[in-house]
Amino acid sequence: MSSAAKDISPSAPKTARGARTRARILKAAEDTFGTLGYHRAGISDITRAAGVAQGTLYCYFSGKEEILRELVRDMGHKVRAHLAASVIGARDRLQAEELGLRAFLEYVSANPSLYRVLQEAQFVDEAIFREYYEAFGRGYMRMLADATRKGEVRPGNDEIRVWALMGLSNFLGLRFALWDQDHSFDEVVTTISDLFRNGLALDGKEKA
Amino acid sequence: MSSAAKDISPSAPKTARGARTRARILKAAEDTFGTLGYHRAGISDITRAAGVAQGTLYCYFSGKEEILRELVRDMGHKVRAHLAASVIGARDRLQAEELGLRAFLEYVSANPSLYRVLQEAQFVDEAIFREYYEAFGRGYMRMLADATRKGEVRPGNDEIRVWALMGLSNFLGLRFALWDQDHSFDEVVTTISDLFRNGLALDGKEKA
DNA sequence: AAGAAACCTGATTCAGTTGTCATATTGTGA
DNA sequence: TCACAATATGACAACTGAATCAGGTTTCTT
Repeated sequence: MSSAAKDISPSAPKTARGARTRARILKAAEDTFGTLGYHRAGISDITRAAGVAQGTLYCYFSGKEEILRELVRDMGHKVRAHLAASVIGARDRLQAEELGLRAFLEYVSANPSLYRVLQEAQFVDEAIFREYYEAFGRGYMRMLADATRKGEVRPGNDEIRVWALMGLSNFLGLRFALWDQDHSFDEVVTTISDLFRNGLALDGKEKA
Repeated sequence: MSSAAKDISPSAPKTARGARTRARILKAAEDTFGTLGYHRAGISDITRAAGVAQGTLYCYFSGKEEILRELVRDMGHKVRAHLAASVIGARDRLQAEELGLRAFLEYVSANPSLYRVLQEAQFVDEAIFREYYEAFGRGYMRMLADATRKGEVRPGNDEIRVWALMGLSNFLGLRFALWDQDHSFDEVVTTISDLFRNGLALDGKEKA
């Protein structure tokens, strides 16, 4: 049920009309998955939302799973782009973390469906979920290493740190952007920034 | 499809035999969900693993979802107990964080199925998933507040911090206990401890 | 050992789903 | 305008898996 390179997209659209239809289906799937969840969402829910017939979906996708994969890839590109743009003016790594966290929260808030889809992908196709975070992590590690070299960040095990940071953002996004916005993003960013700058302990910077 | 108090367990077992069977089913469900995932796991897979007939499952549970809920509650109790026991000898909050993180990683490593089930519950019954983390978070916040009062921890927004800390543990558990144990728990704990004690910045403890 | 209560069985039902395919429509280049 | 390739349709065959229930088995009590 999950051999490696099994289902290449039945065929890429060859005209602008086809491309438009494919995109409509993808958007409808995003909304439907976001509302109903992947499993509760049926093919017919997606095609109805897209305003096409059932069969049309199979012109562009081999099935539900391939749509999910496509959406996860999409989320990857979009988040990366959004975060990359957001940290452009940062004077150092710590400020980049602040800008990045805020941008992430904003992205989640603006794209709740896509975020839910990503999380749910963990249980539908774990490989693509891991791929997302491993790719994200690689980029993040490079930035931390650079910042350490520049003396902006304490040396440390960056792989572990990166997973900690991704997890932290993940939960903050879930709680404060997706579930309830009972705290401003400012508040969240300030609190986390303080953690990064000073730690949790009242008396740090001595006994390790 | 999800009215509030819909399905009370059809009936609690009234003899030791019944209790045993119920427990067998629960354990089989944990294993089956852990291996196949909630959706791919069928009732027949669970009952086969438990060595009982299909119908037997319905003597003790109203269906698949109730089993999941039961398992999440289970995970809640077990994790709490394990963590509470692990931090008993801690001299301060920071050491408690170290002990707690290690205990959490050990728990995940020893109970991968239960951990997966908890994560997947997010998409099956979001309420029980939130409940788990909100309950966990409440206890955690109390401890942080105490530690702040004692002067062990910098004052700050503890709700936000707690969600950050839970997210951090969550991802570290996923990556370093569930997926690959390519780093020792010591290494993970040390790295995170350094973050808590000193932050990420090379020069903290001044400009906020 | 009889009777009752609890426990267990598993073939069957049934609501729902996916993916197919023969056919229809659209639009474009010659 | 005609041909034909791409695109779209939607009824339906084939399948899935949850839940049922009429009846059998075990255990306990007296």
